[in-house]
Amino acid sequence: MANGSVRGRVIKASEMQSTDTVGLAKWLLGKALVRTKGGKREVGIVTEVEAYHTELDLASHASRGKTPRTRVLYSLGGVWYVYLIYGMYHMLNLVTGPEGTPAAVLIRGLDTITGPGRLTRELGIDMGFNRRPVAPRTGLHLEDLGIVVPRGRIGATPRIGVDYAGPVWSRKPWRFVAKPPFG
DNA sequence: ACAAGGATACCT
DNA sequence: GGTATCCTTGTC
Repeated sequence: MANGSVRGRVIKASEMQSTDTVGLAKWLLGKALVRTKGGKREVGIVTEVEAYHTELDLASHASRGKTPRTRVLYSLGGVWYVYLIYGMYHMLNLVTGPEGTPAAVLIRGLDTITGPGRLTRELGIDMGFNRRPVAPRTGLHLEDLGIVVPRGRIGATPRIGVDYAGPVWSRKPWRFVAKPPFG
């Protein structure tokens, strides 16, 4: 985990509203996830992400349409989508794209915390963050530290745990991993 | 290899 | 009401 005193430019919601969800997922690599609570600041560099794009994507929760749970995916990019999986682990997603386009990027790993369930547990992220804006005042936001991950250092693989989505969608190479070092 | 945990979506 | 399933992890 990067030192908490490291600071960068606060990333605005307007930077997360492209319809190019896969592009946004790659763009997120190298950005800083910043958790603030009680005056304390924890910073991690995003190293592993997955893109979930539109209702057509059978691996996306939005493939079943708009439900109480998935409603947030349809909102304007720049809010968090958090859900509970296996009764124990919270998954952290960045809602992206314009209003009405259900898309999100799952944050699966940071430079020092690998695993989507571990990172939320260690940073204290739970359902309370669901639908909250990505902004410093909410306690969880993104910053640009100026780290550029070159294309050659981004690995692409199928997404994890989505075999149920059928051959086409489960095999889309929409998981992206940044290879170290990260800045 | 598998149990843990609870919400969710989809049945009857 | 019931129940199969789940974008995972730690321990078996």
